[in-house]
Amino acid sequence: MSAKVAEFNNWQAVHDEVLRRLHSRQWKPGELIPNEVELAQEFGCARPTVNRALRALADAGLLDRRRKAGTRVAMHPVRKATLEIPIIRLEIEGKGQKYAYKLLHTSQQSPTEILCKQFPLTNTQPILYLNALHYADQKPYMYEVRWVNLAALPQITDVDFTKISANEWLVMNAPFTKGDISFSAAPASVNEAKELDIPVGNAVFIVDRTTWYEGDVITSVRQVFFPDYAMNTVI
Amino acid sequence: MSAKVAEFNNWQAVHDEVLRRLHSRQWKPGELIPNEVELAQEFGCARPTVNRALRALADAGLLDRRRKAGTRVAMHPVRKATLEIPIIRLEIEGKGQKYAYKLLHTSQQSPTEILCKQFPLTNTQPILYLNALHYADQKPYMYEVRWVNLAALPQITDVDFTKISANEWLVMNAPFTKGDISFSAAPASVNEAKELDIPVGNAVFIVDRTTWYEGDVITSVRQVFFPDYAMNTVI
DNA sequence: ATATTTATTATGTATGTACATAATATTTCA
DNA sequence: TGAAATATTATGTACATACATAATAAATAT
Repeated sequence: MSAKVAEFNNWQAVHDEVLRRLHSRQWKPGELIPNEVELAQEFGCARPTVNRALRALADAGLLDRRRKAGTRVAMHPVRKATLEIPIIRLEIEGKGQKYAYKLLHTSQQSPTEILCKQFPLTNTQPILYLNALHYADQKPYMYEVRWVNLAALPQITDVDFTKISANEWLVMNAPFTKGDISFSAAPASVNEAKELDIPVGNAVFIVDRTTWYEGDVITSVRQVFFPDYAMNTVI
Repeated sequence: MSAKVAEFNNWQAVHDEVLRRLHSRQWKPGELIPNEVELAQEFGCARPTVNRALRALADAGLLDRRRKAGTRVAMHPVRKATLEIPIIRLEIEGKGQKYAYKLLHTSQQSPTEILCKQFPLTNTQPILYLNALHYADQKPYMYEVRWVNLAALPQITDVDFTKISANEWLVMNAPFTKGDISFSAAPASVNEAKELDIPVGNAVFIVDRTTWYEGDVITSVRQVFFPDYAMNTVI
């Protein structure tokens, strides 16, 4: 068995060698690379082994693959970052800080005309509104304004949200199939400033997130963070 | 062939059924699920087919798997979002706006003591500083302050950054193995406000990003966006 | 009773063969 | 010449069998 055959006799080794060729520009963006049969012969392994390596690179956004059309180097490689919907209590405690939570407001009301236009809601079905504050070491950390679609989660009316945040309950109990997220900056409104105990107009980091289960909207939340917050991730 | 056997005779069908059981809480967070042999018997397919389905769910963050230990439902499912380092020109043109770019400043200097402490740089090797403005429809869109490690990318000194942005050149020419990203909000500083033509102290969205190739730092950039910017993604 | 060694278990992966199928190329027909 | 039909190609996936190996359980030795 030659050194070369031994060298690439597993999908990770094939994966790494292809990646090296991508990074060194041996294969350039947009370029068609050798097909699986050719690569299997070159690497001395089976075609499904090459398939497994190339699929992983395609999943990572570095290759584009289509049946018959072949495998091309991606023009603009995209990368996936891990983004989780954090349980805010664990995020705060993970920073070594003491967590506290206050439910500010809750009510059931018909959704507004605007919401009915934006989401698959009907104004005959009430939705649950919840506003809350999360504290870290007795300082405001994040203020959230949320509504929940009761048609999608009728059992949520049984939950005591003075004891657990909607954020935590939903992460633990409400699976979702899709989440739309938007990150932005804004000056704190009069109300946001009051709740976070900061001057009106201070720059705040905002996360708007809507989660869906199949075609049903589950919940939509606007989270306004205290001014020193930064969200970190890795790609 | 029974309906059941036909029903789950491919990895996607197995994947979807397992996902249904996770979402319906038939299998609860932390719980051990049946092993691959058992599931293969139940679904009437081969063990590698079940393996493929469960691996995909583990990659998605919904299951935790270890040899011998088995497969458990993840306690806190994380989800991956696609985050790309955008070519700003394409992002602006994608919004139907006209792109323009101005290189404000470039120089080669030794890195500061602070940078040498934070990154694997030496103060005998100069780094390339580049500040630039990106415009959309003749309005400032994003102001960026960047440095590039010349030890990692010596060929960059040949590039004319009055004609192409560092952002675009680096995405096209500098592969990376890791990127650290931070999103935050801040009041625009005097300099940032001047370059973006906004009042000092206005809330701006900030992206800080450092990319690495193996152990070498490649570039670090702070991007300050015009106040109406929002970054959207899907999980 | 505890530490060490050995056995077992469950996941990880490779293979060759085979079939499926999306996409492209070529051929045929009008 | 262009449309439709057919052929071809390259990726997608299933399988049975086999082997690899990390992790846990059980057995053995002290």
